[in-house]
Amino acid sequence: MKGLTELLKGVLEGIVLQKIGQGETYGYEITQYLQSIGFEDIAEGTVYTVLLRLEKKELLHVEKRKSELGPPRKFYTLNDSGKYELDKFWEKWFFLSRKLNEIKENDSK
Amino acid sequence: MKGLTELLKGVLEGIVLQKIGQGETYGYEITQYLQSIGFEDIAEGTVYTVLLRLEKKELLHVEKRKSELGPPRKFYTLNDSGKYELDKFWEKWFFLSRKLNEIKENDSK
DNA sequence: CATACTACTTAGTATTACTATTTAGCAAAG
DNA sequence: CTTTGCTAAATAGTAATACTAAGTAGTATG
Repeated sequence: MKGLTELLKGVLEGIVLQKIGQGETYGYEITQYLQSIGFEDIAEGTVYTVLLRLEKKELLHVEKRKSELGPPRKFYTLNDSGKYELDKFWEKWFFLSRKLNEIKENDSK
Repeated sequence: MKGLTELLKGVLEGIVLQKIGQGETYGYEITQYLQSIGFEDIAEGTVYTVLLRLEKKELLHVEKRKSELGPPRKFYTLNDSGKYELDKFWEKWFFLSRKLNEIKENDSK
């Protein structure tokens, strides 16, 4: 899907939070995951900037450990602030989602 | 609803296009409409910048006419490019919406 | 004449995703 | 031993977009 860039703003951060919330993971794996579920146009670099931003906001617990293959990985889990932000994200998303559906429905009347 | 700013990026433009697509309207009315359906935090200035952007992209037909009350209004309708963009917007929105639902569902498994 | 409501504009800022490049560890092929 | 390829992370610079805040103006009401 092309041209999602602007729509992704704000959303991508939520997706990454959600993925981390499902269990310890790291940047490269998150990138692969996004590709696999259909976000083919999201580049690696983009994911890492999101992760660094989330780190800066102190929403993540970080642990750098050696990998069995390749260079060391930074493993992430959500801390309490991260879990809170994730909840907030879904609240906002569902609010917006509901509104947009209403607006669209209004069409056929 | 607070803190929607980042989620609104890309979406607001679509909402405005949709509103114009439902019939000739103008900035102030669009602002009132957004307030009325629950987007209380979207300021007037924001709507006007969206409208000017859409004008610049040549997605709108514009007509400045006198108002019965107050200063003249700029009345907008969608031109063909505008209708096309609106369709594209909904495509992108529903793609994203479906993905997000899938991601969220995955939770309960 | 002052106030309120209508209506639009614009300058400056913050946030965020993208592109492109860089650095680096490890393994297998040649 | 060198090259290639995959894994893994970081970063500088750019573009798009919503926000804040302030301003300009027309009309009506008291």
